[in-house]
Formats: sequence, structure tokens, C-alpha cells
Amino acid sequence: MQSYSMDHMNHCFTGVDFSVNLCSGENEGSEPKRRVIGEMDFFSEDKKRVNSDHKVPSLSATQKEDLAINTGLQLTVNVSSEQSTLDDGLSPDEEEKERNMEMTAMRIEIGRLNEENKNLRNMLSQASGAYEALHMHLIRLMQQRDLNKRNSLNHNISTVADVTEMVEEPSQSSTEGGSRERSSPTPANSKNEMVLFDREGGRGIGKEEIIDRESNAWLPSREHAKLQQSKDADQAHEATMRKARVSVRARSDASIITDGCQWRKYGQKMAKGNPCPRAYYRCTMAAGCPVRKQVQRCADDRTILVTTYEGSHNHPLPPAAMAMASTTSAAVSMLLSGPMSSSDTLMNSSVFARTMLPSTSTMATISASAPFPTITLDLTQNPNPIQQQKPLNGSHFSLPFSPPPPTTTTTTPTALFGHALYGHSVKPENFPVTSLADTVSAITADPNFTAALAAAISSFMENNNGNKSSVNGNGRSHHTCSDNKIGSS
DNA sequence: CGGATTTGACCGGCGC
DNA sequence: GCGCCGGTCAAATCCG
Repeated sequence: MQSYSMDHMNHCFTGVDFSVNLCSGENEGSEPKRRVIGEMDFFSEDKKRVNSDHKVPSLSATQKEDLAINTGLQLTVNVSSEQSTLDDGLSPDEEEKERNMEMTAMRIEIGRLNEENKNLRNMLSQASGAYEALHMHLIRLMQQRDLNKRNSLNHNISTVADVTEMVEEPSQSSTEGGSRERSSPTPANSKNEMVLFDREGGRGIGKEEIIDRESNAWLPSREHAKLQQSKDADQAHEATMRKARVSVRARSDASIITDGCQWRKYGQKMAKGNPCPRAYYRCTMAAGCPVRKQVQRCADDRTILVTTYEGSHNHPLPPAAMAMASTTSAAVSMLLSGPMSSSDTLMNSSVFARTMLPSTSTMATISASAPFPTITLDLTQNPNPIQQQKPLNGSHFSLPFSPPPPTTTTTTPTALFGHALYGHSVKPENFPVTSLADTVSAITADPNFTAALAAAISSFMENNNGNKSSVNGNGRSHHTCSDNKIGSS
């Protein structure tokens, strides 16, 4: 009685993991059973000689189990005792011949099973790929549903952004000479816009695409088409998000806006049609953060500072920045929602304006003109009378939700615009929604601006989830830019 | 001395 | 193809 494991031979012959057990116990005492492998007749195969002196280690139980799992096969080759078979009146030559024939047959069978093993692995791999693809698709759909919910809550709009339409149907009503100067509520040269949504975050398509591609062969054609459609829509959506911009106009003497992020100035240029230079800043809070902002004074009214944010942070944002991200997120959600088919869509006194900025007359102008969909928050008009009582004594904007430093309120402004989202998981639960006015009153900042912003954020928070929490004092500005001499009036 | 700012050069897109 | 323009780069400079 002997129990052989053939995995060693298998390795030797094929280099593939799988084993053949040769055991004789079951057939003990009965007619010697020479082969139980499939329907192959080992002994009718070629008589090629092989070295039968392999030392054959036994498979461990775990190895056998793995084999069974990996291949879906449990192969057992039962042969009768070598001795009882081979000693049965055979000459040594015949014994060796018979043994060699067995080995040859086993090698053939091993090859066949190896092939089957490969096929099974391929199937498993394809199934995994298809599962991954579907899983990712489900996640995307859920994210989109969440976005729709938010839009519905905040803007009474339930439709998903028809991003493709926006991308493929730029405005036909460009104004003022038309060329590159797109229609904008901001002065001719104040194309300051702010991107709110993630540039890369969570929407990586590389791996997903590979999986999809791999799984295509597996999916029914209709499912495949759906998946492809969804993928295309996502890509279009991503492209739009990358280009969508929001600009904020505010009246202030401040030369810069601090927003809880660290910025490094990397350029300044005179822009056509505006005597005030435009400054370019890059976020330095994290290496490789793609967020940029532009700061420029309005040509018509140099007390108006236009700040532009572009890109999405690749790092967690300070609470203040995230709060603003929520607000502007809603703005861009609005921007990207609804059938803004062609020309610029002015939203003055619109749903957006009323919803986002209910206590002010702030105008929110949304433009879907080419090349980028743009939203402009004009916070320069009709300041909140309550806030107007507060004298302007600071040189920087301040964030409503962050208490100012006890002594140096003007030199250490709190953050204001977080703008770009960190991924899509903005959860502004750390921001107050009930005492913004008090907070705003307590800080030294441009009252007009902060009032409008406070109203906007408050409105958004309440509409969004109603979460209430205490003021987080972590919003202290880390702005490191010095006065950039942007044509202040 | 290291980091931030300044500023002229450079590049790519677009219109003519 | 050329020029204009916006945006970015990078060396020089500034500043704490």
C-alpha cells in the first residue's frame, strides 16, 4: 500500500501546481485497478520511457485543499499496490515498461488538467474583473444619487447635471467681440473662476477602465453598452468638473483672501483691459496639490476683489475651507445641474441666489459659456444692514466660522474660502449654522463680504443636513502670501 | 539661510 | 504663419 503525491512530478513535468494521488487502499484485495484517471487508457499510450526514480513528497492537507479550490478539481489516481500488480509474474523488464507507461499516461493527463486549470483560472479572473467593474459602477451610481439628493435639497432641483450637454454645447452667445472673452458678470478682464469639484479624487479611471475592458468579454452586450455609457458619462462629467469654475467678487480693501490654505505666488501678469495685475497662486498645503487661485481687482471698481480658485485639493482641508467648499459645492452643483443648454444662464434672483444667499441680495451668476462653465458669486451688492454696522477695520477677509485670534485680528485673518472640495465627501458637520451672524460680528473683516458668505453657508448647512456643532477654532489662516500689491485702490 | 516673491522669458491656444 | 494673450516657469531677489 502506497500513497503517492504527484505534485513533485507535476512540477518536474509541467511546472504547474496540481497533484495526483496514487493510493491503493480502496482496491486492496480486489482486482487490481490500474488507472482511475478519466477515461484514458494509460497502457495504450506510447511506451516512452521515463525515469521513475523521482522522490515524490506528499502534499500537505493545506496544499491539497488549495489545489482543490484553485482548480475546482480533485484528482485522485488510485492504483493497486505496486507490488501486487507488478510482482504478479512479470519480469523486471516488463515491470519497468509498465511503470514507464503509467508515468507517460500520467504526464499526458497532467498536461490536460493543467490546461483545465488554466481555463478555470481565467474564468475566475474574468469573474473577479466583472465583479469589480459592477461594484465600481454601483459605487458611482450611489455617489451620483447622493449628489442628486443634495441638489434636490438645496436647490429644488432633482435632475442630474447634463454634463455632456454642457460640455458639447458651449454658449453661442459670447459677448463683446466674442472671441475668447466669454460672457461674464465680472468685468471684461475678470475671468476669475473657481473649480469646486475633485479633479482626480475618487474618479480614477485607470484601473476601472482596465477592469471594464477585461470584463467586457464577460458581460452581455447590453450590460456592456450600459457600462460603457456610464463610463463615458463619467469621463465627460470629470472633464466638466475639471473645467467648471466659480469666481467670487467681493468689495474689500484686502489685497488677498485667506482661506485656510497655504498659497505660494508663482506669477503675476498684467491682463488686457485691466490696469490691475492678476496674481497667480498655488496651494502649498500639500505637495502636488493642483489647486490654484487668481486674484485680481476689478477694472471698473478697484474696491472689488475678484478671487478665482481652480482645481481640487489633494489633501484634507481645514474646517473653514471645507465649509466654504460645501457652499461652493452647492453652487457648482447648481451650475452643473439643469438643462443649461446654450447661452449664459443668468441666475440673478434665481433659485440659487435665494437658496444660497437668502439674506442678501448677492447675485449668483451662472455661465455655461465656453470654454468653461462658470459661476460667479457677486457679493458686492446691498450689504446686509446688520453687518453694515460693523466698521471695516481689517485688511483681510475673515472666515465667519472661525473666531479671530484674540489680539491680532487684522494681521491673522481667519480662513475664508475653502473652495475646492476634497473629494466628494464634504461633511460640514463641524461648522455652526445658528450663530454665524454673531460670529461674523465678532470678527474684524469686510462686513459686506462675510455677511453674504455667512448667509450662504448658513443656508447651505441648514438645507444640507441641519447638523449643528460648535465653532471650530481651527480655521486660523495659514496664508503665507504677503501683500501682493494687486492694484488696490 | 531657507522660503517666499518678483519678474522676464517661455509656451501653447486661438484668431486673423 | 504670425501675433496676441493667458498661464506657467525659473532665476534673481527679497525678507524674516
